[in-house]
Amino acid sequence: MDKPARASRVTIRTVAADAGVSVAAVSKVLRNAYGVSDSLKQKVMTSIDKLGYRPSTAARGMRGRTFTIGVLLVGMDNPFLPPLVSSFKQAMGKEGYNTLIGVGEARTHVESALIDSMIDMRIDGLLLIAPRISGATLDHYAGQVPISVIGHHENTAKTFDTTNVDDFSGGRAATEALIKKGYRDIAMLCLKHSKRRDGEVWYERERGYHAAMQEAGLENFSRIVRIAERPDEMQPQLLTLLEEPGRPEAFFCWSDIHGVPLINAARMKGLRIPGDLGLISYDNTAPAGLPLIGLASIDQNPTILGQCAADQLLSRLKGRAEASHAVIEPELIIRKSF
Amino acid sequence: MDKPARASRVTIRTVAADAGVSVAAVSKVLRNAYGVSDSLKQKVMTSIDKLGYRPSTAARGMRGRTFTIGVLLVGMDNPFLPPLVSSFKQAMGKEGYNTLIGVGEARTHVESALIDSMIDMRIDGLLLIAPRISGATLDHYAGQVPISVIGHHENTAKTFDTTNVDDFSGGRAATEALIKKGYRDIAMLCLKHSKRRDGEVWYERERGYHAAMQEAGLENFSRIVRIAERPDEMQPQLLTLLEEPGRPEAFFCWSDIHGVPLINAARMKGLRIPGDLGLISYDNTAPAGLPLIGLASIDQNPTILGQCAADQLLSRLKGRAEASHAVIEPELIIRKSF
DNA sequence: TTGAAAGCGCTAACAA
DNA sequence: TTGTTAGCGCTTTCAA
Repeated sequence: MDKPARASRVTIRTVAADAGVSVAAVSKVLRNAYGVSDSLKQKVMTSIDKLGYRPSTAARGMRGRTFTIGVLLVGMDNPFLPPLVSSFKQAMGKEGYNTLIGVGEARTHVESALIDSMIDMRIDGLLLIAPRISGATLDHYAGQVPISVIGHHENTAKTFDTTNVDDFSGGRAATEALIKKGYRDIAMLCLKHSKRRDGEVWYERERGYHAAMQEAGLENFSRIVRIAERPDEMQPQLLTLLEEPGRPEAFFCWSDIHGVPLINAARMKGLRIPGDLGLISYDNTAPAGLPLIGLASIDQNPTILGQCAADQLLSRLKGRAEASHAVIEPELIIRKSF
Repeated sequence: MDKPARASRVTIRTVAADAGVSVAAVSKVLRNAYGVSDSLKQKVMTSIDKLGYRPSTAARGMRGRTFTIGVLLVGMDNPFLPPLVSSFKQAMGKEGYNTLIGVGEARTHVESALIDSMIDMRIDGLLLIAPRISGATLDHYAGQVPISVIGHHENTAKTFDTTNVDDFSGGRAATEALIKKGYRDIAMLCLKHSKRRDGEVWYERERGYHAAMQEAGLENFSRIVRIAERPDEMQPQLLTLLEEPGRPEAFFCWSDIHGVPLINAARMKGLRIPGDLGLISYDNTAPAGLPLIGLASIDQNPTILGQCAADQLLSRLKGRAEASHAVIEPELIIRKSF
């Protein structure tokens, strides 16, 4: 008169009882473990279906895998992210992993708290996209869970994997394309940064820009203009920039985040693009591709990025120990903005 | 020689030992439970800080709260979502709740699987944004976890809460604004739907459109054009639409998802907007606000939506049992597209 | 006010 | 091949 009292939740025990086997047997079937007869498997499967049983991730997390992967985003605003996350999700889903997303608000301590919290719920792996936290901190987390990082060049890391676009090459290609068109006074538009440089994607792009300028003997024209990222701060800065007397003939923008508002502001001021101003940007997000915008941009191939990161995580989960660092070639999508 | 062997993980036991108290005492301090002396609390807090202890969410999930809330999105692509999720996150964060996001890929069974999986990890509450699953299914889930739904009008639901923009009013306001400008032959652009209608936001907007047309004696002009949502299918359909002989003088678009590509396509065809064509859309996302686009659009006030939903969930978690259905007024953002 | 102890639902030795 | 059982780290009665 005590056992059948709480018929409420279907647990592994309910299934075992229904199938007339032990809980261990059910657990084994669940995990596809070695050494289960087909008949046992059949019985258990039937009961599972009949009872609508689903293992508790929380309980699983206490002993084994949760079959859940966490993804940490800087923010949700960047239209570059959706296709990346989508391809990652799909690849992980094929192998039976769920994907849960946390948003770091571009603040270091929010990011860390989120990673902690994901580890606390015993996720099996972690994908970090453009994290703000440093390599040393990443090492710390990598000791607790397999990690793959996108958007932070750290190809000497030993404890975690990275997938990146060759941003040096991307920055150079964009700049070279502008030079080839005849522009000489080419500036780069980049974000205002607080401290770190090494490994940042924008820093690699800066290096690529400088390299191209130097190779063309244009180092005297080299300059980087730094613009805020918050829309309300960015707008007036862009306008000031366009009104300056010594305005450059062309801009290479580190991201569509700045590139799209810039081409907008410039056209609204009556500048012909190309003609009065040449523009190439980075990320090739949807707005850049809108016909009315028509902004040439470096494509990072987000689908491949997501796929690669998923492969890295999956092979880590299968036991790989040595680090893997994948690099993908970017591609300039030509549009009539330069 | 067995106890101190695994010094690896800091658990509640480690803390208890360090503070010289029982595990129960630590647990009580953790949960701010009733009946703990200040001195005990102090000791425990000191040890927690010293050891850098964090409770395991997985273990917590087996008995009590996980202090984690799940958010289910249809997809990540809609730029309408980021501000909404951000304000929700912030409101929940203030009360000590973590927010984890799942993406449903706009497919019913993916959505259900995701909800199941979130429930399996014992999240404390669930925010569903524009879910594809039906009210009956929602009732089922609402029995297991507090649920708040945004973007699905279901104001008679008893088991879960809803927060919505008054989409009928929004659809009517947009249509009325077009009528007031002198347009008479006004069509509505909506998405292709598979089956369900009731409760869908677009259906409410359709009703608002029809109401405004009828009130103005224009019901003979009323018609709804249905366009696919996938970019590659959408584009040719929009072009065909604009080339039709009997093309309407103006469109009310159910969403910027269609509105932004439409104003692009129209301008690229050489149509003056306004002049040859009037356009009002819905969601007021970033692209609509770009000067080069300049698309008038109904603002849903995503920040307030997120805040409201958070309040609902929080009060549910504090014990509220009867359903709450919040409605927010939309606002037409006027731009020179009509 | 504090602590001992019984689980929560699962996994993984180990035994049968 | 199958089952028994000892935990995983926490919460929560119930006693002290």
